[in-house]
Amino acid sequence: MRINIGNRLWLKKVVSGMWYDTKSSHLLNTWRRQCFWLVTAQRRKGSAGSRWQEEKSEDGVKWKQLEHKGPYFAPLYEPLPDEVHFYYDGKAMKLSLATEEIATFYGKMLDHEYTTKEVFQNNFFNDWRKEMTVEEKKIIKHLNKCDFTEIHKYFVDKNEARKALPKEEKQKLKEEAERLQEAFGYCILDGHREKIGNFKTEPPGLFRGRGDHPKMGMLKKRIMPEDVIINCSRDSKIPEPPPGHKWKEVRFDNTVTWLASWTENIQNSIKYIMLNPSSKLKGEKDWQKYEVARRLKEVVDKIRFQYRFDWKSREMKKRQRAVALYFIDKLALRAGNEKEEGETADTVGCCSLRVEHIQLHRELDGQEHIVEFDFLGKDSIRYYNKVPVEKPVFKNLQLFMENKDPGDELFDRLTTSTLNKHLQDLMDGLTAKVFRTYNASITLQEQLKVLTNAEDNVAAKILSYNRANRAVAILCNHQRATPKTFEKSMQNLQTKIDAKKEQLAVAKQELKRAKADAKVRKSVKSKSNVDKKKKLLAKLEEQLMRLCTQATDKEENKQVALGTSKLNYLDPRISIAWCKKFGVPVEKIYNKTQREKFAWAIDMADEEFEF
DNA sequence: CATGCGACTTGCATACATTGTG
DNA sequence: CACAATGTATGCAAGTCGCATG
Repeated sequence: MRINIGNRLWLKKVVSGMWYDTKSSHLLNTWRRQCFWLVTAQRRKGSAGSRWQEEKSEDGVKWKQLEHKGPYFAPLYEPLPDEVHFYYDGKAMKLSLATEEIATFYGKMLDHEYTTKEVFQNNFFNDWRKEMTVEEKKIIKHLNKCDFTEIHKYFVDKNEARKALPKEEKQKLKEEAERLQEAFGYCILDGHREKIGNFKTEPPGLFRGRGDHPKMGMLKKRIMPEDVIINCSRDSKIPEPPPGHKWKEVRFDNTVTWLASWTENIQNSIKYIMLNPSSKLKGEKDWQKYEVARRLKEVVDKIRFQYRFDWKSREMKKRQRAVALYFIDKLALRAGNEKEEGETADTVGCCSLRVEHIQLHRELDGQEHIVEFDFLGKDSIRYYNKVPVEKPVFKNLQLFMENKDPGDELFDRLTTSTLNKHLQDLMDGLTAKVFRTYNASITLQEQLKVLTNAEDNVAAKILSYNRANRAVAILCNHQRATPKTFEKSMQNLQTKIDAKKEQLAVAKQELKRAKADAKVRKSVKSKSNVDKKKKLLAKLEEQLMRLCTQATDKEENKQVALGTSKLNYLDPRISIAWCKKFGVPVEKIYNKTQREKFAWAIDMADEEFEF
């Protein structure tokens, strides 16, 4: 392993209080392995940003020691009480345990929109019948003759009862959860106790895909210890499977970071138990990600020049690649891998765009060369955007669309794999998603510069921060459903604003009167009264302003989700530096979990940090 | 080179906890 | 102090990307 840490970092091992020579790679390795989160790394004044990268680490080793308790398994099914019935064709029917369990999955979801969808119903019924006994199968032939309402009611009631539990009972449940967290929620990694991200297996239930998923409603089977692969160190205490059970396999693979895995039966994909983002392993990876993005900053101009050049290439392949890269760069589109048809919802990213997803307008609303995008991206979130593009891009798009059907691929000579190979040639470690990280982070930095007012109070600065954050979220198309309470809380705010305006009007009147009074009487008392009224007026005006900005903020944030960009795309050091520079407490920007996740950045960044 | 698999990151929804307010 | 509003944690689906395989 080679770490290029430059001469700008001091490392301080806090435990012992010793200072380490940063040039010693042995100590660096020790440092990296054992005390990452206890180390403060600071930059010397006047240098241009800290940086360290590693070459492919020696044979991909991720840890030396790993010990844990294995996953916590979802609780077993509890049969329904005798008085809760399932009816088929109007007649009460006692179901076998397995059949009943699956019936409860459906019953629980009855008031969800999902259950009205035909695909969901068919998939569910199909899978349900597979688990029925021969007798049940003979009777239960149509879903529309099944009556789950009693089952549904039972669970609704149960939920209510749980909510209405006395305080002590709730406390007990909480303590039980904490006990579980203590017992299963941590592992020992290279001598340090680290929090695990997800230590429970996923409970059985009905699969709910996003968007128009062809597999919605299918039965997600219960995970048994016999399905689970355990990964730990050879010399650690190997986790005990639950009594009477065996693990599928125990392996000792220190080139991967997961603690346990199993194969899920819907998509046949592997699920993992991994560490919490606060862990050293994840933190370092995160740091590395932003360092790659910062390296892109150094070469992005060259790359932009290059793809503009490639727009004129004789090779169609190259042209497609160059136009796609332009979109990825300019619009922060995702790469867009190929997907197996019929297995997942029909969504696309850049490379998998189809002709039907864009419309070309030579002129629109007084602008030239407009591309209108309309497609479903990740999680079936709609991407809709009208963008003016440079003329060669427009011409190329016309060319790519010639003689194609709406369902044909726009970039038929391009795959994510060839694109990424190309990017790798342009810069070590460069892939399509790095552009998203880079553009998100650089946008935040720029917007913060533009929007922050040093004279503002903390609240106003935070508003500016949120605005900058929002600019990024919009760039990355991070959307959310309008909160259910949105209209109402907006109304409440409006009521407050109206009331404030009323107060303000009254205060103005009073000031006027006081002034008039002071003019006539000229007494000290009446003068001080004027001052008092003036002060009140100013206070009210400020309060009104604050309410109005709050309302704007809320309105603008209606359908924008800030969380994803904050957690995954914005180099936290930008935010930390901003906080330090403008005297905003970090806690106002990052909550406890976020501060844990970004501990590395909090240690590292000073106000001079530049992305 | 197409395809599938494995590992890991990213993403939204919802459940739950805490805080603010009448 | 109850209840709504808001903030945080959890859940798990759905991406990206590298690599093995034929």
